Amino acid sequence: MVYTVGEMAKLLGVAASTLRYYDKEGLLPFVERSSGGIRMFRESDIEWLQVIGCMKKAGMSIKDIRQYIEMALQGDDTIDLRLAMFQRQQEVLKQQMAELQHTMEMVDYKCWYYETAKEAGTVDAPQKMELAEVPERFRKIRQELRTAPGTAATI
Amino acid sequence: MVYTVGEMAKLLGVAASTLRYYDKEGLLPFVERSSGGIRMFRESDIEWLQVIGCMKKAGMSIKDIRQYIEMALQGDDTIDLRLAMFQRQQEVLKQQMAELQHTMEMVDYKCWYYETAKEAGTVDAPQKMELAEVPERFRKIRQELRTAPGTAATI
DNA sequence: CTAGAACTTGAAGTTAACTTTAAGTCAAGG
DNA sequence: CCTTGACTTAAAGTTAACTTCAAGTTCTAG
Repeated sequence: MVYTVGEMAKLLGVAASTLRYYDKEGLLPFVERSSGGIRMFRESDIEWLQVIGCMKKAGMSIKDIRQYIEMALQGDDTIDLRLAMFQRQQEVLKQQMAELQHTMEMVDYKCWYYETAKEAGTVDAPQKMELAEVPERFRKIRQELRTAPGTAATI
Repeated sequence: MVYTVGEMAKLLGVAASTLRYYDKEGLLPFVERSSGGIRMFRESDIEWLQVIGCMKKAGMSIKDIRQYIEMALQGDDTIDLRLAMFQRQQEVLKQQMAELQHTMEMVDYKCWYYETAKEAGTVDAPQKMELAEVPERFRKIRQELRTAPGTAATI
């Protein structure tokens, strides 16, 4: 089974223009063409496309992804480089995860803040509340919000 | 203690031009000016700026953040709206977290893939390995990678 | 009082990742 | 054979979030 660019785009849930753009940027050197020049995606190309999608989600640029594709096409000599690339990406994702956790804590705090404000009818309720009255799990983030990053919360 | 735009930028670890840009976009209506027109950030503005930073990390646009700031300045009448905004953001972050987890699994699989390839000296080792030989925790993601999204892994 | 560093503004430039447009080509059904 | 919808390319347009530039102003130290 082969697919045209429009069919593959539909299958993956992206725009056909996106796949053409990726091709132009050298991300799809493995896609073959018909005698008339039409792209013919093979079933096995889906894995490539999924990996590209994954790398994009991980925050990699088109340029970086192209490097990976080029390495992969070079064959087994580049296994070490590719391993290093994904290991590095693993670290990046860990970092992203930690940041996302932190952002979540901040938003959780803000939800508590406005729930408390809603009950009292004024933001003064949470805003002027003593730290000791604030639920324990929000104290750290509250202190942090009120000072510059890297500043000691208590002086 | 008050800060100029350059001082505050340094404190927060961003470019001064970024703070000026945010001001121009209506994100900093609370910042006062000296008689000569120079921005004077107060200690308490840090909390605003931290919240803006948090909302940006959560993936909100400048426009959306401005809406929040405008609501906050309107006072207690908008508490419900602001609560709803952060609750919605909570959902968005949960979604982001799930996606990030999934991306991580994919990268973990690729690390295993290239570690296995490295040991064997060829990507054929992991690529052609029977599913039963693949470590259990990678089987699902491997199947998924090899098929279009939303497609049943087994037919 | 003055030099110069840091501030001000509006406008233009940058970047990444697409998307759209225009002009033309391919391929499948009737 | 011909129509028609999907394909092709190159080039231009879009968007968000900044950044840089140019010309002028303010503040602070000597």
